[in-house]
Amino acid sequence: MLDLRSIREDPEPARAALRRRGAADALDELLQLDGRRRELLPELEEGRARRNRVSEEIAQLKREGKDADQPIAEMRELGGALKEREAELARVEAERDELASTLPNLPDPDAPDGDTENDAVTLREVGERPEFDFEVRDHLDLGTAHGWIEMEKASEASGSRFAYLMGDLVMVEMALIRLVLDLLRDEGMTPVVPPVLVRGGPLYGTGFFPGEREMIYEVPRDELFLVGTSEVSLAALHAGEIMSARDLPRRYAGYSTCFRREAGAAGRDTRGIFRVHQFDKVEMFSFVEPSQSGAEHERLLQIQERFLQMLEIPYRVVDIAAGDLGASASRKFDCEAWIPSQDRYREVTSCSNTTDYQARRLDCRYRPEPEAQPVPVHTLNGTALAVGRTLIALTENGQAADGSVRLPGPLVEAGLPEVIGAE
RNA sequence: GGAGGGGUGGCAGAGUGGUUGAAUGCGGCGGUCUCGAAAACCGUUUCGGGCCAUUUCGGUCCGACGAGGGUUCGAAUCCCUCCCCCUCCGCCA
Repeated sequence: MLDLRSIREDPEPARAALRRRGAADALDELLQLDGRRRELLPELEEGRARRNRVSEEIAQLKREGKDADQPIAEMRELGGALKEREAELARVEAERDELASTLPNLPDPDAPDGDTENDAVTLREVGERPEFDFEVRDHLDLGTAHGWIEMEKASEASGSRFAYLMGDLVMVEMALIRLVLDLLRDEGMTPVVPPVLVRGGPLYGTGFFPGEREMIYEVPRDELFLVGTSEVSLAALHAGEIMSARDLPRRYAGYSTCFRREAGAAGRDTRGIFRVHQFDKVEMFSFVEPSQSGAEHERLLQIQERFLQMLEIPYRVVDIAAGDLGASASRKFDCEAWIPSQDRYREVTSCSNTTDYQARRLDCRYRPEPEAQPVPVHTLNGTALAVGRTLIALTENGQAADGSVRLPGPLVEAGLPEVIGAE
């Protein structure tokens, strides 16, 4: 949700920003509806004020035991007229809110121009890509050979894009989660296992509804939805609250399974566990004061990079183009891991500054000073560990000619063998 | 799943159709008193929206007593639907 009041006063900056995302037309329509509402509202309020006055007169007359038939008759008429006006106002407001809910956040001026993935700007490449003097095998090859990944039975049981993760890879997953939660707790984040079934409210609040409803699994009988990321339930943790300045920043690390329908991705990444309907993830989420969100964004990105470096995964950082941002992000950085079998970098983490966009929709505010008016906070989210894709990066980058996989030091220190999948 | 009770301001807790946006208490903030503090006393203390004013303080009106509808001249108060919480029973990782 955008700040309609400031846009009303000076629409040009917002219009220019939305133009970069191709959403400027909707803004003008929105301003028109807003204008219509502001015409209707004073008339209605005047009527209500009169109703309140006459109502009091009637009460007075009744108390004095006098006859009140005349003002009551007047009120009967007024009541009908008010009801019509109220209905009209409600229609306009519903239309306005519906349209407003579809507008994306304003992109940060520093976000690169462009509309697609290909317009992202590479900020840096980090780590050494491995050299292999043998035929590289992909994660599914390796995983099937060692009994780590079982997809055929999974598709019989659940359909395409599901997998059984088994054996050593499960132990690696557990160690990764423990490792990353330790790291995040040291960074002042509260570990959370959140609900994965939520109502529509949090999905609306985080900007997944109405725009990305196709991506979400529904449980219609109970009017619940399976979250695609714990960002949704973490954001809801402070929905509807007014916090004080000393409550901020609030930082969380949510560990949960994530569910995505992957509608519209038919035919893409169909091999292995790169793009599946269900995966586990640790997600960072911060509530901060508006002036701090830029710094917090850097901070989350830095944590992501540190973890990838710990795991010795070669990666690059890209700055996502304005037209390719999700609805709620004003700026987004992705970390892409080197995937040897594909001979390219692929997304393993993502980190967004959603500024006040989600906070408005969630009604999450704070008081800058003890007695000050509440204002929306800023929220940010970032992947700390996407288990599936990290396992892909680890197995493929760590592979040897015999199909065994060398694990990075921190996992070994966490109790895993140096090499898995050896004869 | 069955039976019952309840949702009012930061908290506690009055209020069952007409100056009740809301008594009272606690907490918070400001002040008086004090060398200082405590106590006492005085004052103040919800959120949203519109209009007016604007350098600043502000003024005024409307809405909100879980949410949405209804009855009524008038609803925190009556009716309906939904949501949430609590107690007991059943089931259960």
